[in-house]
Amino acid sequence: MRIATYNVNGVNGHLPVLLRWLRETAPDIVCLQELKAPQEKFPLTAIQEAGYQAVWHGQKSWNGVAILSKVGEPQEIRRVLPGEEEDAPSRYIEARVGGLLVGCLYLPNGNPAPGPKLDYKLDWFRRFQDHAQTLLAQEEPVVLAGDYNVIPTEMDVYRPESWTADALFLPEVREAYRQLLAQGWTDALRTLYPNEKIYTFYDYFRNAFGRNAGLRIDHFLLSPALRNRLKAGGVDRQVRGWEKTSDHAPVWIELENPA
DNA sequence: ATGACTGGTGTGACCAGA
Repeated sequence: MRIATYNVNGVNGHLPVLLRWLRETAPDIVCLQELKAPQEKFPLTAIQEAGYQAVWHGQKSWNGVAILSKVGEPQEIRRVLPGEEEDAPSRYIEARVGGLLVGCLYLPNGNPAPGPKLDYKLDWFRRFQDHAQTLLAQEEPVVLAGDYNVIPTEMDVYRPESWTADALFLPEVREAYRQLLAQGWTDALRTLYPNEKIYTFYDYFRNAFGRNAGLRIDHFLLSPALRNRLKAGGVDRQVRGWEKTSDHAPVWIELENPA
């Protein structure tokens, strides 16, 4: 089973790219972030025509997350983290699908830092850590996929010294990510490729993609039950080179079917 | 230290992203 995560940066603005990518790579389950569309403007018909069922949590202008599936209807479990109001920014959605519990997240960016946006990021991160701990205790196969807005290590950024004061790379943010992994989660891409530069984001400025000046900020975290089912993974880097594309590239993993 | 791009909103001298 192939699962992918993709920050589309506008599900309607970048719909042709999304549909082409779905057609060419045919993931079974897809987590989308930054829909940038209200609930009623989600392009459900086009998604269905591409062969997917979907649950989504939209919002006007910003944020927005969705889970798509071609292996059965996703059963929505929640659309905000515990402790958040139902009208909180749409940054999390969770569903049972394909024999997995899938959490799709869009963690706050946090810039400019320091300031209220960094505080909000760290608060959100704490709530997410608490929820992740709860999910682990349920001992079912869980995938937490999405845009974490965290550069975990120096290996994950083209020029670390340029990012030391940035909310994606601050020590307390990286520490929060380390704490999350220490609960027992596996960073799937880094586990498959311990020593390689892997980038999932290239900003639109200064020909970042052409210079391979990227960041690794989109991650797949796997619960212990899934660690031994991880077969392969990668970044669909070519998609970042298409016309009218997102600033993120899709990331995917391949899981062995359960015994 | 700043700005370069981009989408969405709305037609801003906008905001926000990473």
